Amino acid sequence: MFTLDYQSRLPIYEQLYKSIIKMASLGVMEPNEKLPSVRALGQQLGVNPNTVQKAYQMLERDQIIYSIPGKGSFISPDLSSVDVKKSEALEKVALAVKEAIDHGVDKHELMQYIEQLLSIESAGEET
Amino acid sequence: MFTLDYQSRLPIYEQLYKSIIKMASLGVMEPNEKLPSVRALGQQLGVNPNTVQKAYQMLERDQIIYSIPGKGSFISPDLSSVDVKKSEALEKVALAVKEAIDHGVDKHELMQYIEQLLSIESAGEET
DNA sequence: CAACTGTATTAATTTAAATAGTACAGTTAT
DNA sequence: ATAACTGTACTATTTAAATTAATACAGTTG
Repeated sequence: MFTLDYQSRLPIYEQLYKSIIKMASLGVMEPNEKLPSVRALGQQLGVNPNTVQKAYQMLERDQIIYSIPGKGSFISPDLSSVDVKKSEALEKVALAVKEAIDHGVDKHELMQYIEQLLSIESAGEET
Repeated sequence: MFTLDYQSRLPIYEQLYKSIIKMASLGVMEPNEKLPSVRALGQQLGVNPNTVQKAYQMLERDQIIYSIPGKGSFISPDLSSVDVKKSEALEKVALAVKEAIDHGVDKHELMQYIEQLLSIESAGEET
């Protein structure tokens, strides 16, 4: 069900994260379907359960899955947010923001800049 | 002339990089003015000359200074690139934000995402 | 050639990221 | 109630990357 590349420089939890996003977006896994437990998947893949948990927490942060302590983790009922492109877009934003900070842009200055960007967008224009 | 915070989590060469950019942009140092040699500044600051060199190389990459082997390092005659770097970084942020919106990311969701990235707090903080 | 200058390469150190070990708390069924 | 599940939190260990340093090289100047 899940395959990993242990030689990859990409962290295990990143591989899992992407893999599950793809499965969810392709419909291989359906809404509310139960995912393997962190322990079961960890054992199956030969990694620590916490490594699986890290992926699961990222997925929950992105509302791709939801987890209930004691019950399990499940594919989110609303997968509109489960879009690979969307995730990648957010990733790009994160990178660009980091780069801006590295180049000495003030945090609050940057926030105001982005707020302005977004309000201009909402003013209503399309590509 | 140069002051460092050795307790800071910010690397020495980053502090130097920013410090010299500020001096150049504020006009404290003028175009074509000679900078201290990597050895002289290294000794003055109590760090390895290569740490100074790293800052100098970043500054040269950004066309803020220019270095001539055997002669020295000098403030660039055209300092317009000082702000250009920052602008380019912001430009990247703008592009990434636009792309995210185009992919259906909610504006408020995006703002919160970025706020979290920047881990902005109510009160200002210093490193 | 002596005393400068920047540069390149490598090694040592320090710091952060990634993963693992262990213990805790909620759920479910018996 | 308890046994066997579940996710979670916290800490430690391991691994990788970033930072700094040591050393050697090559060009410039007087």
